[in-house]
Formats: sequence, structure tokens, C-alpha cells
Amino acid sequence: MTTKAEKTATYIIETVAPIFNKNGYAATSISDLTKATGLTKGAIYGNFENKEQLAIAAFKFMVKSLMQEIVKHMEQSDSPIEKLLLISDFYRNYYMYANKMGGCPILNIGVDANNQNSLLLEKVRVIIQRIQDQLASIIEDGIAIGEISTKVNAMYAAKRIDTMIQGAIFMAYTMDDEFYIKDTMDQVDKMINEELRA
Amino acid sequence: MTTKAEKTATYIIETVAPIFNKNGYAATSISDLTKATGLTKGAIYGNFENKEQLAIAAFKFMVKSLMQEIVKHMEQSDSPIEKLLLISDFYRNYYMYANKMGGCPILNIGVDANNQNSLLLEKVRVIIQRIQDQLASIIEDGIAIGEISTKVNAMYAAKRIDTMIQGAIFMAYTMDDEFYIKDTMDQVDKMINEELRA
DNA sequence: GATATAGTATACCAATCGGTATATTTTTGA
DNA sequence: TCAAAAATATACCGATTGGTATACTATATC
Repeated sequence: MTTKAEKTATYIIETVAPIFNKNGYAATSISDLTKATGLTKGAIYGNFENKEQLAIAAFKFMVKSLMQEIVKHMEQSDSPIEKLLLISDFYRNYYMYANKMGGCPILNIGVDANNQNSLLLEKVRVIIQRIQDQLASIIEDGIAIGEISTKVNAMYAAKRIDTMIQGAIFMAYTMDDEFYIKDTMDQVDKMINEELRA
Repeated sequence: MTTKAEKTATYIIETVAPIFNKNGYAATSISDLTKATGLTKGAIYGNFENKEQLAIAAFKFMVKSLMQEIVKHMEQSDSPIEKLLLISDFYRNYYMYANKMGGCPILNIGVDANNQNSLLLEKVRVIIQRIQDQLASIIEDGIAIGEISTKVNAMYAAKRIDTMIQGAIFMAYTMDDEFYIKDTMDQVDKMINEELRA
């Protein structure tokens, strides 16, 4: 059973997440949130301790959705190499996808929280670490079954892929040009096929 | 002759630039700036139209300094290939260097201004375009003198290098780990030597 | 269907926001 | 040296900030 408040809390998070993501923490006011939700301060502060905790909940919600989408997309194959290619394939449509949440939360909140909000920054770091760990884990699997060269350092390769992806996302959003993502994903594929593949 | 106000304006810009860069536009208040400068609102508003124009001046100042450093660093060689390698060499020390200005202004202001401040965003775009144009120009020079393969598309290669660099900067600052920059610059060097070099 | 409780709206708080009008000080050129 | 002008400080503005205390309303349980 979901109580009224639980539904309201969920509704607030979903409505508020893209606003925090687009505007940043400081540039988002509580009145922005009451306007967007159609609720009042009472409803918001009845469900969340304060602005910061709401921003954290919103970030977690967005990242959870994102991660679920990626995992779902990867289920199309059991092969580690194919899974890696499916990740780059997912990001080929990321520009459109992330637009719906007001941009890439990892990029936006990562930059926004730096030197500003250490609680939020810590959440971003944990997520990035998790993404890289999962990437490395897939690569390790590939090495284990002989799909990926034993010469490959899984964690280094994971970090490289992640760094390229984030760079592409930054450029695409700042320049409003999807080319950066498409081209970088070609590069990632090339790396997977030419440097990782056994 | 520099008037008093000109000196004050310069002093304000230099003092204020890292604050805007670190905190972002919205999270920086005028009182932050008066505290940092030791001046009052009168001095600030006497020299700048408003907060936005000051932020733009601060961004331009930081980027100008940065670009001058890079150009200076590149003067160590006349060879296009060597110039490219000198750029990645410059970025190897960028983490420490950019820390002094409160992080990378292109990354920080780029993300901060997106969906928030269109004037500032436009300035960031112009700078990124200029950086990529200059990279492409060096590559073209390399092609012209036979140092770089004629198969290389200068603009694509320039965008790729720039994207990798920005990704590394984002990761390094968000994760507080210089490794990302060092490793990415190794990758950039590899690309220059193995893919660009004729 | 009444009642206790959970949930939301309203009204208000001090503090701060960006910005301005004016007073005061500092600099400049004769 | 002195007055005009330039530059900075002060005091103030209405609006908005995040947050809270309280009043009201809807919901769930008996």
C-alpha cells in the first residue's frame, strides 16, 4: 500500500528532478518547485527535510532511471564485447533521452555540486565509481571467457570509456551539437573492436 | 595612463573570476564579491553594468589568460605535430594550473550557463569554437608540410582531441583525481602519433 | 459515520537578493 | 592649491530567499 504522502513525494521528485538538473541547485528556488508541482511549501517540506535532501532525492531518481535504461539495453546480449557495444549504442541516443531530464545529471550535478554542495558531490562520485566498476566488471568477464585480450587492464579501459563518454556529453550539450556524441561513440566502438577484442 | 577606475575594474575582475568559476553565476552573490574584493557595491556597480556583465568580463579574463599560456607553451616548437604534443603536454599540468582559477572555466561556465544564462553560454561556445579552429589549423599546417597524413580530416580530429580533453577535465575535477588527465593525455599523444602522423 | 491522524495550505519570519540614489571621498588638471 | 570631476561608500529599495508555525483538510481506522 502506498500512502498519500508517498505518492506525493514520488510526484514531487519526478517533477522537480529535471528542474534541479537544468538550473542547478542554487539557481533553483523553492517557489520554482511549488510552481512546477502545483503544490505548496507545506507539501514539499512535509515530505522532505529541506531543499538539499530534495535535490539529493531528485538526483538519485534520475540516475536510477538512467541506470535501469542502460542495464535494460544491455540485456540484448550476453557477450561482454556486445554488451560494451550496446553501451555505446545506448549513448548514441542519449542526447534526445537526456533532454527529457534536462540534460545529463552526472555532468550537470557533478559540475554544479563541485565546491558547492559536498553531499551532492559525494552522491555523484559514488555513481561514477559504480558505472566504472560495472564497465570494468564486463571487461573482466570478457577477459575470463577469452573475448577480450588478457593484456587489457579492465579498470583503465573502463575509465577511458567513461571519460570519453562524459567529454562527448559535455561538448554535445554545450555546443548543442549531437555530432560529438555520435563521433565519440564511433571512437569508443573502434577502441572496443581494435584494442579490447582478443 | 591607466585611470583609477581602470585599475579597480581590473582588480575586481581578477579577484572575482575564480569565485564565479567555482560557485557558478547564480550561487555567487554581490556580497560574496564585495567581501572578496574589500570594496563596496558602489565600486562594483560604478565599474560594471550589472552582475551578468561582470561575470562575462571575468570569464573572458580567465579564458584569455588560459589561451595565452597555451600559445606560449606551443612556441617551443614550429612543427605542427610537436605543437599538438605540446598542447597535450600543457594539459598534463592543467589540474594544478586550473585549480588556481577555481577549476576549468570552459567546463564550469559551460555547464553552469546552459539553460541559465544565454549570454554567457554564447561566450563559452565562441571560445570552444576558437580552440577547435586553432587545433584544426595546426593540423592543416601539418598536412600541408607532409607531417600529418592527408587522410586526416582536420576539423574532426580537432573536435576529437578537444572532446577527450574536456572529458578528462570533468572526470578529474569531479572525482578529484588527476589520473584521468594524465591517462587521457597519453591517449591523445597516441592518437597524434599513430593516427595523425603521416 | 465519528474521530484521530496524516497530509497539505496559508501566513509569516528574518535574512539576503540585485540594484539604485545619493552622499562622501579621492583623484585630476589647471 | 583648489575646484571640478571621477570614483567609491553608504543607505536604502522592493522582491525573493529557505524555512517554520500553525491552521485547515483529507484520509484511514474503528
